[in-house]
Amino acid sequence: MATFHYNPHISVDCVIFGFDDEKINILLIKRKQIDKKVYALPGDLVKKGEDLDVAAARILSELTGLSNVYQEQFKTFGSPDRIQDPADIEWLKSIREHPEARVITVGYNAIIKTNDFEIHASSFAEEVMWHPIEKPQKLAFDHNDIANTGWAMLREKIKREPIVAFNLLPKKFTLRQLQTLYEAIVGNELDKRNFRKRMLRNKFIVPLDEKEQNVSHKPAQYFAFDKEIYKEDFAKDQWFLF
Amino acid sequence: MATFHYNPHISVDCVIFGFDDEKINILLIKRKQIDKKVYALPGDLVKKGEDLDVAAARILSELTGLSNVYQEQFKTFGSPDRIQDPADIEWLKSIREHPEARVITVGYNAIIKTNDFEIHASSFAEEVMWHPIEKPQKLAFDHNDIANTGWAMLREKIKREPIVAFNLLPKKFTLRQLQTLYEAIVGNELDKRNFRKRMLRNKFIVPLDEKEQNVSHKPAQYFAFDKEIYKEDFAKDQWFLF
DNA sequence: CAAAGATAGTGTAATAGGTACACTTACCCA
DNA sequence: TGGGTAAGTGTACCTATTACACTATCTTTG
Repeated sequence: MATFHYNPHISVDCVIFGFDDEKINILLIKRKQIDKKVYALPGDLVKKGEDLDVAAARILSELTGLSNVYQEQFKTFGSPDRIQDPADIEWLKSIREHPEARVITVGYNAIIKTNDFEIHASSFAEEVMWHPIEKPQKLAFDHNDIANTGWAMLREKIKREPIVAFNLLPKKFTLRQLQTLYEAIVGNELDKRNFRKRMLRNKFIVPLDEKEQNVSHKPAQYFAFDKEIYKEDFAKDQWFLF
Repeated sequence: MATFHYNPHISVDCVIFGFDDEKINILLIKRKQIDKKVYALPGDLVKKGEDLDVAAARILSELTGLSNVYQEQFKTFGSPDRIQDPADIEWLKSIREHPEARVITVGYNAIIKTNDFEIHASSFAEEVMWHPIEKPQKLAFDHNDIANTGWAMLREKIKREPIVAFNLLPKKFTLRQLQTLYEAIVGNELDKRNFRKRMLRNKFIVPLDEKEQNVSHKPAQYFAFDKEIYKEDFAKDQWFLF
């Protein structure tokens, strides 16, 4: 692989979370590395003259097939000893022109619905998978640190901007779905009545004239998220959710 | 200046705020550039193999004489067209070995008491000054964007971690001083009685057996900030302040 | 030494939000 | 038609937020 048009010092790592209507997963790749199973975040060098945001989109797409994912930068990792594991060093030698170069990496994160996207391993990714965040998994380099920081900062962001959460639900959703999502994000259970009370105070959650069908219990009402009302309400305000 | 041991692609910019017991200022340098007055944030290239945090401390010290300032990274700026102004390009040619290189810059911020530190211009800084944040000032490169982002993110941080604010006050302080500080941070006036009520709920603000002396009005009581109590209270909690 | 000037310090009533908690309703299925 | 299942609902208590005006204590000055 010709790498001369890459900047050997700057990389991007993508910390992508996926909600599967039940729990939160993180997108990992398994490297093409003989005799070893090494899991890592999708990440690679930035090209010379390439915008960081553009690089994040390109790299995610090249390794995992995901495109049109709105990623946001959350932190840059610049410790000079980020790379220490012999397996990581060996691997860099196999794919990089300057494997010894000191690399700082810019972390990007995003959260999507897993069902809305298909993932395909390509480039140096042998596999791509959604891995549940509650199951620990050792990752290459300092990727555990990057992933944990990315998750913490995404949670902070969702607190400030709940619209991020609504993008993870279907257009019509029940309050149970919304609550399940919030419980997955905060990591603990919430009281149903209080949750409904708080949510229904928000005028941008609008009830529809439609109920669940063919469920073997009292059918739930559907609601929709109204972006316009949300924008007005959130012009300046802040919302505390948990 | 020999620059071969610098990484030509990675720089750090320092967005340092100073509280002078009245208002918030930002630390700027004036470049040594003939016939032009160009103001900028203190910033420079990172050395090869140098940790980013270490670089931020070194660069701040080299240009402004400030040391022992705890800076935190807040965002990385990586647009490939960060440098467009002819005056900036001319200046880079005068000091850099690779003036044309594409540089991404990592923004660091901090807030200190101006009185606790002395500033001295050195290296390529001709002057260093504290500039009131409410007075607009055009800066080099994309430094206005960096400075504004740095201030917004510092305010967010102070909301979450008020300890940052207490570091800006003397060990003994009056509630008026504390309120003045908060008003400088939020940018508007606060109600005295409500402010006192909220603050005094916090057990880590402890009253001292001491009053102001020689003031031509009712003397104010002194308070102190108790770090230990603060740490216990803030182990997990969140505090909303404004 | 008394009055003026200056800032510190205080309380209440009304409203909104947070928390804890248990039963009834509506649908499907056997 | 009765059982299983999740949806949907209300209240009481407590804490926080807001708006708002007067008295207390010190110094200075005439």
